[in-house]
Amino acid sequence: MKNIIPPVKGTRDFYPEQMAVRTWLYATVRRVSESFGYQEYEAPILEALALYAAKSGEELVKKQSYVFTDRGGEEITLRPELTPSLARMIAQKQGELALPARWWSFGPFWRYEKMQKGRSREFFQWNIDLLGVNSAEADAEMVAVAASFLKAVGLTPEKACILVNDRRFMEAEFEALNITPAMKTEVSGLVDRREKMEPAAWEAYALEVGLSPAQLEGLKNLLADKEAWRRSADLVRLFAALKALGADEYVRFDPNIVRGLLYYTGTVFEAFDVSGSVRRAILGGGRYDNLLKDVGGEPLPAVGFAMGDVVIGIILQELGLIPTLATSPASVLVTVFSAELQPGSLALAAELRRAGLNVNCYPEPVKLPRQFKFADRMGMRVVLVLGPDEAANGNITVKNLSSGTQEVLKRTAVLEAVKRILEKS
RNA sequence: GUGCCUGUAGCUCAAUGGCAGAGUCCCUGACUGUGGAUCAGGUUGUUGUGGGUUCGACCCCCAUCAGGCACCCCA
Repeated sequence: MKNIIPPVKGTRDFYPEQMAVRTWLYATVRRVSESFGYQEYEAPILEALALYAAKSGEELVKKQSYVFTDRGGEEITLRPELTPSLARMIAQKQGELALPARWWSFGPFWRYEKMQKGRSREFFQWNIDLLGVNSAEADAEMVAVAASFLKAVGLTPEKACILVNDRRFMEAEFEALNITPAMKTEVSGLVDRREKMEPAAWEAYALEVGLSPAQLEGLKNLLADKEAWRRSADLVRLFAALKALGADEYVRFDPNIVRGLLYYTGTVFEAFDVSGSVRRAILGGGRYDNLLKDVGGEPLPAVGFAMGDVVIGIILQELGLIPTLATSPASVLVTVFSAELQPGSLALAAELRRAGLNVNCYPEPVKLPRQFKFADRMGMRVVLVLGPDEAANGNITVKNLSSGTQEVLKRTAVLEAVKRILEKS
């Protein structure tokens, strides 16, 4: 065991059991995305480093990206996020795409991070975006998709919520406090950090950044004001649309949500697990109206969000919301009684497969208890036995593993009998 | 990059500085053509690694590696 080369730090081996969970998550994401009419797409996993240099944020590009130089001397990165690739794909075909575009994707991403709960270096992320519309209703649809997902995986409004804010609104409020545009980014960072710092330390930091005591007081009042959204026409429209979409029970205004990525220009939102064993966002996103122009396309407004598989996986696991998934894709095992009867078992298995069943035929004539135990461990539901007695009379023994009952049937009746057992689920 | 905690059987974990153990899993049998239950028996270790203290170290000390948690950032 000592000689085994371990997996690369931060990666996960997906054994069949875990792969089944990932596939289930992917299927759920697909169902929710498609229910709103979104189309699946995929981008390259390798991208030029330059694609991210402009807009993703210093931390993400300089410290968290896997970068290497390829044999042609190009600086290549394993993609740390998808949005810049999406922006490029849209920009390249802007003249010929049917807009607005509703696109979604689910695939691997890499970030060189310190390992801790909810964070790995290779993770799988759902991205979903609505491009070509700038309206509160478009933002509301995106939030409603997120709410629809939470509902689909069994996270009720008591267990999870989506916190919403608007950067344009916050900037207007900053302006009302005489916070200069030059200080905007710093103050946003300040807001982003508030939950994580001691109140006294946070206030000291605020004054250090350059806020006057009066501005700090105003900022604290703003961040505490859960009704402040009523002063924003956009947010009022957004919440009205969410109510019409039936997603409002998941959604709350929260002026503390600003998000780190530089390219967000308007609505921003994050979903959290309320019970909170993981103090990280389940998903996060917002409006980014300048990104297409910034990667060299025609200006095109857009809104979207991303969800990593790690945090949601932990939460669903802890809340027992991951369904029991079949271990074996085949629910039927054909046993092999002896070397002489093995061809008969192979033929029986093949016959059932031709009839559309998934069938596992034991690969060697070992003793029956072992084969039954294997069927049990694999979660199979029906075991077929073709032994000397059956062979002599043209019969097959059909055993129902869930009930423990079995019957000896004519071979021609086996298919129907197996189907009946499987249908009973 | 900073701080704290943890490394013992495949897995989960015990063991006042004094013979390294239990549960689980696995294997065998009770049951030679039947799994999941029960019972009996059995296998499983360089105690992360390297030094030191000691008559004696899983235990104490130092170093190192790995993992976890928090900070930073973020899905």
